[in-house]
This record gives sequence, structure tokens and C-alpha cells, in this order.
Amino acid sequence: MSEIKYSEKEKAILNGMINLIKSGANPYLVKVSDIAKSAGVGKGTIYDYFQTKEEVILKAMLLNISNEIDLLAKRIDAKSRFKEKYYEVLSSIVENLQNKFSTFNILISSGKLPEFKDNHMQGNHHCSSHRNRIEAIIDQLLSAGYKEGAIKDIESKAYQRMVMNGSLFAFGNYLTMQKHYPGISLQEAMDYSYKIIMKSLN
Amino acid sequence: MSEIKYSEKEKAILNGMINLIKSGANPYLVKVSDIAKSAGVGKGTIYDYFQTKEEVILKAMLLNISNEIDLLAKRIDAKSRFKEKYYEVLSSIVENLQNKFSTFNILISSGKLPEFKDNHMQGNHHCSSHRNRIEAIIDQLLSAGYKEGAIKDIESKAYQRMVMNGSLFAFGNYLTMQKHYPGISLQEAMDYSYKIIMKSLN
Amino acid sequence: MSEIKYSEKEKAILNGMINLIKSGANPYLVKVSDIAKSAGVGKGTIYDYFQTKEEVILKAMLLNISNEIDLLAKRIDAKSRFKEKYYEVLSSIVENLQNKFSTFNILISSGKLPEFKDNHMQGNHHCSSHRNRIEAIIDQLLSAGYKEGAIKDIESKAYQRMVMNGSLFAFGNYLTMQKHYPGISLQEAMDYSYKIIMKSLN
Amino acid sequence: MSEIKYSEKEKAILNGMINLIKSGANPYLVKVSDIAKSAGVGKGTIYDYFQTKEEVILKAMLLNISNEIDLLAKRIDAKSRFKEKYYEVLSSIVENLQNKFSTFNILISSGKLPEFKDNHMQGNHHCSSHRNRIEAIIDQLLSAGYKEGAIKDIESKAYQRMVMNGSLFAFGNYLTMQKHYPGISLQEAMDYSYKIIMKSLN
DNA sequence: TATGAATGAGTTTTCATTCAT
DNA sequence: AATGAATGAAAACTCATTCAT
Repeated sequence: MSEIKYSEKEKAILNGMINLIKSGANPYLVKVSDIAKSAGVGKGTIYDYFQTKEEVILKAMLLNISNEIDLLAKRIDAKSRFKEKYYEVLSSIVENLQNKFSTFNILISSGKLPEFKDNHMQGNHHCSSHRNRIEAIIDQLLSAGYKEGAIKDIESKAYQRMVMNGSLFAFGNYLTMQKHYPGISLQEAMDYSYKIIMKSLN
Repeated sequence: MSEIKYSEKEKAILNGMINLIKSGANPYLVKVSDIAKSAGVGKGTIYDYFQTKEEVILKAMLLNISNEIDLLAKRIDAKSRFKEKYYEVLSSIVENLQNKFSTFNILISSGKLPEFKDNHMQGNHHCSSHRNRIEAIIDQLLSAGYKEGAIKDIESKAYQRMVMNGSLFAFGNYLTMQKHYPGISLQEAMDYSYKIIMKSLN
Repeated sequence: MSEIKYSEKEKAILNGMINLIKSGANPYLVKVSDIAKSAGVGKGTIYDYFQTKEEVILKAMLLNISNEIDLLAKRIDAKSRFKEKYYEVLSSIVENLQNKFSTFNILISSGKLPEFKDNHMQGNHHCSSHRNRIEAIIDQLLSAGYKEGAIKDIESKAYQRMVMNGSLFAFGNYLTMQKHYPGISLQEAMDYSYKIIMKSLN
Repeated sequence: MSEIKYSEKEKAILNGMINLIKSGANPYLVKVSDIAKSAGVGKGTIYDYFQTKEEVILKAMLLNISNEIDLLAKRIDAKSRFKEKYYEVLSSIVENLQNKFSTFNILISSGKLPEFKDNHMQGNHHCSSHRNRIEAIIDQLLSAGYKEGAIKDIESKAYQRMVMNGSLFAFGNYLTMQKHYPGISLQEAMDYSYKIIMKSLN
């Protein structure tokens, strides 16, 4: 909701950092000069808008996560039926797997952003608010499922959440470990993931 | 399998590093002097046994994972019944959650060890062999389940694996996100995790 | 004498700098942005009127000194008797002690303005002209003393000047080192300073 | 008294800095690399022994002052008669005038060391202890004067101190402002300085 | 063999100066 | 004419690695 508002320049810098991360850079090994180059600004400019390198990195990661979640929420909304919505989430996981700070990676990352040395920042406070949004999305998904009778609302909320998290992760595990799933197509893995929900929640 | 054999001094150094990781240190931010202090050796000694800092870190992580998996395999073997074995895995997850390189974290970490700058190392080769061992453990667990009739072997291998990974992750998600599961005890979460398997594989 | 004339904007900038110095700032550590803020102008404006930061600082110090000396000369002129004039100088010292470029501090600062890196400036030429003015004031003071017979003009000019400088410094030393002069009031210290003159020059 | 004890390496670094100051460098404009070069050590070594550049500079200045005072005390002790002792102080002033942190400059510098940005240091505490030592030297000098009857102990202690400080400064003023004392030899200036004491304290 | 003091390359960070507006 | 955002050269500081002991 009430996300931090950034100036254009701040956004340019943060997006420079985000692009670095998305292109596979390790956030811990990024240099200020890399960020500056990627953002198309001078090194000094970064320090006009942020106190330290760590602040840039943390805020970039937070912003990136926020953007990813927004996008995911929109994609889910665009579909009407529960199964379509669920497969949309799976597609999103496919598309963002290499992105170190994709929704999926946040989902599995135990809700913790990597900690920097002088973590006098609001980092994990925001991070937990992101996690809340992901849970909200999962809860919405579940509601959509009850409404159309795809799943029954007989089990406890906690169990339902665990099932959803588990089935999504199971699919993510397929993606990252394809060699352990020989001969299984993407479509089959998606179906399996959905099947876990169907069986566990009915 | 053919694990690397380390000299006593090498083990001391690697264990120094492992302790650092276990106590929550970020591997990217660990300094050589930290490792030396934690290992109780001089900084120079480390370079008598390893080429670079990265080598120490990577080998330490690999050794740690190997140890963790050994331990887990032993714990599972010590139990006779499928359900006990499964709950033993869950207990292991509880005990190692804060350890950045616990079995659980390897399980979810998309099978990738953090990449260092000059990755001229065999890192991921070994890593994938670790992942193989985890999958082997999961497969053994499944076999134990069929044998005593706890689960049916009617679904495809791939689906079974996805279910196991998913149910384990669902429990891990409970652990890291306890505040999203208000009023749910550890025992209940374990039962829910088990229930996912029962329902999905029967 | 032939003092430099400054435009209004130049004066604003120089006064901004003077205020910084008067409020205790170290001229070496002052930043252009500090000067701009203190002067109430933009940073760029400073470079419309001066070539470098050093030029601003040096000219500000010179202007400040000149102002201080003018003021002191006026205060002395306003008094008619030698003793009153001398005590007026002492009062001036009291009032300006914390000002790093007060008359007193110039008096004792071995006549040298701090040197900046690229001292391609006329700095010390002007500075020495200021020093000349201070000596002229001291000489006038001495003349006033002879005229009314407060002191005798039997000693050499050089000795007389040394006595005046010494007695003034002795008072300044009292001011800066009050804890080494326990129980001595300002009035007593002034009287002691005057006594040095009386005894040394009679 | 209880001066800080420095290791050999610390002394090397501090002496590197002291030499820089003695050779006329401005302490505020000295770079870490200058100190390192002057001390004959690597840049990093400085940070093994001191937290910041400012710490090096401040401690160097403090050490230098301490050394200067030790030297002066020894020189005075080596003379037996009051007049000789006093002239020894004057000689010391002559020899160290260009040294920005000579005893004389401490004497006149209102007891304050230049303040650095983050003055979380014990700087001025030590500085005032140095000032105490200078005052002790002046008091000893005065005692020597009474004992041999060169001066009478009839005036208040405070007045005596003011006279001594004043006469010494008067000589310093001669040295720095020689062009205002045309035709006056060093010997004459010394005699004038002594004469101020004789007349003021008898 | 083991050490940690020493180093300097490689970073982060600052800030005088410029220049588009 | 006035500004302050932007810059990058220069300075402070870090830390992996070496090497004398």
C-alpha cells in the first residue's frame, strides 16, 4: 500500500541496481561504480540521493520485490477462474526464476532480505510487509477457489496456506531441478502442482 | 560418495568457517581474519592450505552440506516407520533453520551455491552431487512409505517427489513465517505437513 | 588604506564566510556549500564572483580583519585619555576572543594567514598591511600616553612596542587560561596588564 | 607525567606526521598517503594502528608538543642562573619559530589545538595538561628568580605569570615581526624582553 | 610449519567546480 | 544573473594476500 515514493533520479538509480540484480549480479559484490554505470549517472550522484551503497542495494531490492508483487497481483486479477489464476502464478514463476528477487524467490527466502553490515535500516520491516502481500495474494487465490467450488473450505486456514505454499514450491523445485525430473514437461509439472492442491484441499 | 579427504589443519579451518556460517554470518561478508579467528589459526596459515578465501568458503559450505546430509541420513535410518522417519526430517528442519546451509536451505535454494567472483572452482559439480543425495533420501523415504503401505505407489515418480518437496517446504514456510500461522503449534504444523503427503499420495 | 571595493553580492558572500569563521568554524574545513548556505546564495553564484573557494576564504579573512581594525581604531578614538584607550583595547579583546580572526588573534598569529594549497594570491601582502595598521594603532596609543605624561618616552621605540605587545598578550593569556589564574577577576587582570606598561615604561 | 606510551610502529607513524608538520605542512591539508610516505610505511599500516587520519594528526601534535616541552625543561635545568635560564627559553623560541607546534606556538595558541570534525577524542584534555606543564615551567623559572634575588616576590602570583607570558610573547612578536623592529638585533630584543621582567617584577 | 604485521590495489565516499536551466 | 543537480578527480579507508621471522 503506502509504498515509499521516490524521485525520478532515485528511481533511475534504483532501477540501475535492479537491472544489475536481474542480469544475475550478486548484490553483495556490486560496486558503486557498477550501479552508477548501470543507472547512467555519476558516482557522486548516488551519494546525493542515498547515504551509503548498502542503502541503495536494500532499497532497490525492496522496490524490485514490490514491483514484482504488483505485477503478479495484476496477472492474477486478469484471469477469472481459479485454475487459470493458479497457472498464471506458475507461469510467473517460470518467467522469473533466474531473477534473484522474484516473487518466487521471496516466497521461499524465509522472508529475509540479506543482511548488510550496518543494518540500521527499515529493511526487514518492509520486507515483512511484502511477505504480507504475498500471503494476501495466496488467500485471495484460495477464496477464488472456494467460490467456484474448485476447492472446499473445510480445512483450517493454516493448512490451506501450507498447501498453497507447498504446491507452488513443488513446482519451483521442478524448475530448478529439472534433471531430477527426467521426461517431465513443464505442462505436466504444472498439472502435478495443481493436483497437489486438488487432492490436499478436497 | 568419493568425498574429499582433508588434513586436520584443513578441517580446523573449514570448521572455523562452518561455525561462522552456522552462527548466521553472511558468507559474502566474511573476512579472512574472521575465519582465522574462528578457526584458531593465523591468517597466513589459511593460505598454506587454500589458494584463496573463496576456496575456503566454498569448500566449507560443501563440507557442511555433506555433514548435514550424513547426519540427516543417519537420523532417518534410526527410525523404523515411515511416519517417524518423516517427522525426523521435520525435526531436523526445526533444529537447523537458522543455519544458512542446512539441509532444508539447500533443499530450497534452487540447488545453487552462491557464486563467487572467480568461480574457477568445481563448486556446482559437487553441489549437484549433494542435491542428488537429498533426492536419494527423499526416494528412500518414499520407498519406506510404500513398503509399509502408508502411501500408495500409484502416482508417477516425479509427482511423488514434487509432493515430498512441497510438503517439506510447506512446513519450512510455517517455521519461517510463524506470524502468518497464528495459534498453530509446531506439532500441528508437522501434522499438516504429513497430511499433505497422505492426501496427495493416496 | 586603498581597500578593495566589493559589490553587494560579493559582500554577501564574504560576510557569509565571516559569520562562519566568527561562529568558530575552521577555515580549512569549510565547504563551499557551507559558505553558500551561510551567505544565502546558491553554490554556483559564488563562482560567478570568485575564482576558487580559497579566494573566498582568504578575501573574507582579510575583509574581516580590516573591519575589526577599523572598529578598534574607532573605539580608541572615542576615548580621550590614555588609560581609557588602553582599557578599550582590552575590552575589545574580551569581546572578540572566540573569533579566530579577531584583532587579538591577528596580533598574536605571527602575522601569518593560514596558507592554502595554491597560494597564488596576494594574501600575505595584504596581511602585512593589516599588521602595519595594528602597529600604527599601538604607536598612536603610545603617543597618547606620552602626551598626557602617563608614560615616559625615554625608552627606544622598539622596547615600547614590545612592552605594549607583551602587556596585551599577557591579558589575552589571562582570558584564554582563566583556570591558571584562579580568583582573579577580569578587572584585576586588566589592571595587571596596565601595570606592566606602567612599570616597564616608567 | 603519565604520557601515553606508543609502540615503535606507532611512533614511526607519529614521527612521520611530526616531520611533515615541522617541514611546514599544514596539518589540515596533509593526506594519509603523505603521512605514510613520510613515515616510510604503507597506507594500510596507518589504519592498523589508528582509527582515522584525524587521530594520527591529533596524536602527532600532542606527542610533538610533549617532546618540545620535555626538551625545553631540560634546557632550562641545564642552566643554573635565572637570567641564563630565561635566555635559554628565548633561544628555544628562536630555534622553533617556524615549527607550527613549538612550545612558543602552544604558549600563544590560547591553549587550543585545532579542532577536527569528529572530535570524539581526548584532544583538549591532554592539551590542557600540556599547558599545565608550560605554566609549571614558568613558575619554576619565577622561583629560580626569587631565590637568587633577581626578582622580588612581592607581586601576586597571577601578576607574575602575566608578566612572564607577556615578556616571552613580546620577544616572539619581535621575531615574527622583525620588519617592524628595524635595526634591532636579536640580542637587543632578548635584552628588552628581560628588561620587561626586571622592571615589572621589581 | 605457523604467524600476523605490512602492504597497496581496489573500494567507498567527499566535495570543488561546472553548466543546463 | 542565479541556481543547485550532476560530475569525477581525489581522498579516505578496507582487506585479501604476502613474506620475514
